[in-house]
Amino acid sequence: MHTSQIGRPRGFDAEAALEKAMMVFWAQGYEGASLTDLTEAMGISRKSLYAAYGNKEDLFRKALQRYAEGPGAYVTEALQAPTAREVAMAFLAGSARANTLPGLPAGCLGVQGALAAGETGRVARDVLAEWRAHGQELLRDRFRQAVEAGDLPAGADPEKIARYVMTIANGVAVQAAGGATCEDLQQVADAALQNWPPA
Amino acid sequence: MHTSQIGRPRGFDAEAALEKAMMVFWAQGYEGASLTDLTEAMGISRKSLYAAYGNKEDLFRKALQRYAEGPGAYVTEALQAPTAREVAMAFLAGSARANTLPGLPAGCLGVQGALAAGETGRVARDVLAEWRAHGQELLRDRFRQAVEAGDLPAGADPEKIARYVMTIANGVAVQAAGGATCEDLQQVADAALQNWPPA
DNA sequence: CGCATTCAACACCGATCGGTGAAGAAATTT
DNA sequence: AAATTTCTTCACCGATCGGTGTTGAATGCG
Repeated sequence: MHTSQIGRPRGFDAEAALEKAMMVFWAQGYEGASLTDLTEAMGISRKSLYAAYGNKEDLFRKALQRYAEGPGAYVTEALQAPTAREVAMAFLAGSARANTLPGLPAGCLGVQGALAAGETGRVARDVLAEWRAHGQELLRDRFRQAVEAGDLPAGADPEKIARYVMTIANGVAVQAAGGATCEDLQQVADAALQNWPPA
Repeated sequence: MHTSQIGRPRGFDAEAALEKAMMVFWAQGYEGASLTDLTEAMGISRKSLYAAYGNKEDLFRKALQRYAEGPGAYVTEALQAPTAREVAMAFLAGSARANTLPGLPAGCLGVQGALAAGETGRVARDVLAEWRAHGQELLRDRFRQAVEAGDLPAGADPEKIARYVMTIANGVAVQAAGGATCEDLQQVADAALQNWPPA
């Protein structure tokens, strides 16, 4: 990668095109998104796509990264809340909101992008599973820290609490894909955190 | 359809073959399961498949029905528990178990079969969404009945409670697809039902 | 200018997709 | 046994899959 550009610069906004690709993967899943679907949505040719992003798997990885920094940014934001309970509340509220954003696909790219897949989608499926596991580890580490700070009872199990909260978020994603509203899902989030920490 | 058979009878067990097809759809999703994958697992030819089950969509519908009567039978069983709380407990315990059955694909066919899909998988996706919605309606009706029987408080919202319980089950399915164990998920179920009914 | 690089567009690649047509064997009827 | 029907096997269909090679114009650099 050179700092000084040589040759004709690309004639499209790489970030904007990636955003379009993200939405196609989000709505149709990795295997359900064909190169034709992608290039038409991104407004570029196949050649430009491969030159700018690599192959389909690479594009999917970059789209997921973009998702994490965009609609999925509520995760890192929630982790910075002052107390463990506020972390959980912000995480689930953000989940309810991000999974039902108007004008964007319903649900979560990290869940419906490739939960089950054939041979061609196996890499994408594993990438997403690892991504979800990573998010759960971030929650667990945050709850560990809360135990040490006395914010959670000494006997609390951070891994178990993280799994509990993440399971709700996963369920919220499936519900959103089925048409549940943000209010519906916020009610679920409230109910799930009614007793805290979960036994 | 005639009662008396005419001509050569089929040379394979249609129920056993359907079970195999169910497992392929379960593990690979609708779009990820090719006809070659299906026929190889079922041990029959393409021609036999089309003669016996129709097309791929029809086969998927029959596989889902088979799933509901087999690994998914815990749903109807749970609905028969004597109290609303026992219904919810049996439903989530069954979910934890059915999503982690040894020797079978992890997760739930109704969730990972086609959460997001391209054009070719749109029908399958809608079939599954309707299937999940139907299960949620069964829960809602059971909880309505519990309110009338005084088993749930008069102010309880059956629809909200059903959505809460189903959201946990959906999350359990995603967690199972990511490798969570039955014990992990049973802990989540216990925590989710710690306060009942959910506020 | 001239070199280098990327642009857009399009045909094309082998492979695979879901789905069928043809042909002969096999089993049940009368 | 003859007739009928469905079986199985295999090749094949057009379409689409992800990915590439080519071409000629456009735009940056030195």
